[in-house]
Amino acid sequence: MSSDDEQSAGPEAGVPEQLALIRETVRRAKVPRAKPRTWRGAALAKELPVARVLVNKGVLHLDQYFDYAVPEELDADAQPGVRVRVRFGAGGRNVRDGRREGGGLIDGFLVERVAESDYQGALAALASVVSPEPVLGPELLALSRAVADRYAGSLADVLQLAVPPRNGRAESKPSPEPLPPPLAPLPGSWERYGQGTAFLRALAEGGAPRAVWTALPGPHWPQEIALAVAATLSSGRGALVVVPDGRVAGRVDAALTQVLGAGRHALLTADSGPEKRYRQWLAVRRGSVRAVIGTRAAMFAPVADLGLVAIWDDGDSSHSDDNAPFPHVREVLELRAAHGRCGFLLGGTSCTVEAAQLVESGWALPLSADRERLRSAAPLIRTVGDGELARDGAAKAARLPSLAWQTVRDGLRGGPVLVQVPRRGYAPRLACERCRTPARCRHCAGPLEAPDQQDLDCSWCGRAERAWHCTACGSTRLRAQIVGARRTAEELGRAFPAVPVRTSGRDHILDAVPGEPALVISTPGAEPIAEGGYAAALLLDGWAMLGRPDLRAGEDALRRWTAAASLVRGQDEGGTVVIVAEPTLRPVQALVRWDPAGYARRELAERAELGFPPVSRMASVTGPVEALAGFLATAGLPPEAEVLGPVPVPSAEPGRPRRPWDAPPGETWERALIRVVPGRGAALAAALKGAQAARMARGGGDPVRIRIDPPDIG
DNA sequence: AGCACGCCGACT
DNA sequence: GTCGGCGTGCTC
Repeated sequence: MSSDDEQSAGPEAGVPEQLALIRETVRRAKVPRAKPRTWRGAALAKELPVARVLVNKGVLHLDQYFDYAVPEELDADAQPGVRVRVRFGAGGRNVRDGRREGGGLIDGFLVERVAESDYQGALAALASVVSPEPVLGPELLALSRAVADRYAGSLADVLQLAVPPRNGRAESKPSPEPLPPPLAPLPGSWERYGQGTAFLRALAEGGAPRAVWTALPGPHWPQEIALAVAATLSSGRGALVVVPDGRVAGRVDAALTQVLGAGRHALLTADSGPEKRYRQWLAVRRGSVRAVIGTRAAMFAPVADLGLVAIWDDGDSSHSDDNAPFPHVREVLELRAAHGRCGFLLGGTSCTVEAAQLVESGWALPLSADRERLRSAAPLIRTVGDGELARDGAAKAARLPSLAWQTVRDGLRGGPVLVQVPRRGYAPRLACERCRTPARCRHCAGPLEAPDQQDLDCSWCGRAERAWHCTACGSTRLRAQIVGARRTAEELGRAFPAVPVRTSGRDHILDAVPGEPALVISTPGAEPIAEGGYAAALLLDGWAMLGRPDLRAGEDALRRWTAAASLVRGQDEGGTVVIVAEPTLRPVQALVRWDPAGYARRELAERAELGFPPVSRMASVTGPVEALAGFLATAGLPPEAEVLGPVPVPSAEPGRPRRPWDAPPGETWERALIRVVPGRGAALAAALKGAQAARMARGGGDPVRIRIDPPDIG
């Protein structure tokens, strides 16, 4: 067949080192590189006949490009950024008879067209161009690369998250004509914040302000986000807003439509379906639309000339992607803001430790209202210790302390009353009913659980406990499990028979309720908006929210409480919130003072003292015992890296949903935590990535799982 | 990851 | 002599 095949300078099996040496020498000597030859000697593109392709083969050894020859007939379509199909695989090396095409067809992205290839062998030709749509532009590629580096993951993995799957029908439709930039908006309710007007003006003037925004309670924040977007658009730049879920996205979408009119922004959420979603994404990529509101995956939206990235409620766990390499929206948007002149807005009714750190380090400025403004916008918060029981018969039936009971009764005279109840199964630990000491296994001190609400089992060692008694006070009674929203609804409904009861929870989430008196029972995060605001709210079972064995338990509880309390009228209008939780606890006090930023600052100081994230950067490495040991021994970690453990990790617990970092059932895995000081995170990620790559290339043993910023250390 | 190439021992 | 074990290394 082709003489090219016989003259192939391809790798000779058996002398790889020599070959590598030769290649090195050749390169250094600047010997003119071989012009591309294909296996069949097909006609090639006249200009830039080499395509650098990122092969989409998941966890391949290394992130590297492979060169392919561009056949003449694909020349026009094979532009940088398009999806291509190529032959890839060892079979392709069987060149002797020239008959084997070898390798299977796999997908890839054409990254770049160049004149010559570094590769010494004969190039295979691109098999086809999937579509001429250039979906992977240079900016998105650079961002994906940065994210892969930040999370010690592969570029291919990140691209899977960043570029939506192709849909032919969506691609064939033209995107609408872009509208001209709008005029700069008036500051509106941003005037309520000290630096609010200045922030908006900076965006409108093409600046790149960075702010951590503690939003006032009440219904104005979607509009405030929309105004920030409008200000950015008015400067001729694009804007991107990421929120935790579709419901919130819908609210901001509505506000954007109100502020910008139709056609200037795209809504990018999972629940719009693949075709519509891809159409929206294409409209953004093609520059038809310059503003994006969306959920997690929208963090990669290819908005051109970004002037603002914004995240709402960064403490919500859905901002953390659950696919490798598990990037977090806040971190990705930070990376985006760091490139070019791009503003950054992180907002919420509460404050995460990470957000506090952005302020503490001076990277972002705080954007908040003064105490006076806050006092009138926020409801009055009252606490009642959860041991305090009602005297009133009806209150007792509903298991409510009397203050809570009165608040509900009074509130119902003036409007709807919200009752926040943790989800059933949310309480991770059983505790003594009298003294709240956690119930632990007498053999291994693991937490006890009551899977069928009858018998007690240890969730670590599985042993049954038949005769539990509290080791602290001797009581034999355990705290009842969290009562689900449904049962709470039934009981409250009986206690207030004249009032309608609505529930909102996981399977059935209400978006809004009217302003008439009603009891609205909701799990955290599912609270409907009330027209005119709730007259009162009751936050139940605070002990359960705080009892989780998690570094974030306090921060998370406070976040859920402020979110619910923000839906209640300000105390000017008589809005009241009663929280049933120990008033001496710090998160409870932070709620009473409405000072989430102060709480986060204090947490941050404590984390700094203890060397916990985010003040240090942590990575977890998980895998079978020998694999993990081997990995750690050869990883070449930065000298100051501190390895904690390894300790055994429980395999996936039956019944609980399996998380990506759980060991497969029946296998014994271990986990090591690796900690470095701030500023060495990139070096740590690079070392881990390098070690993993070396491991894969050697094909040695089981792979280990690497996770930067593991969410479950506790 | 696949998959071929290659260098060793037991079979028609 | 040849078939096939899996150990090594490459895939443009």
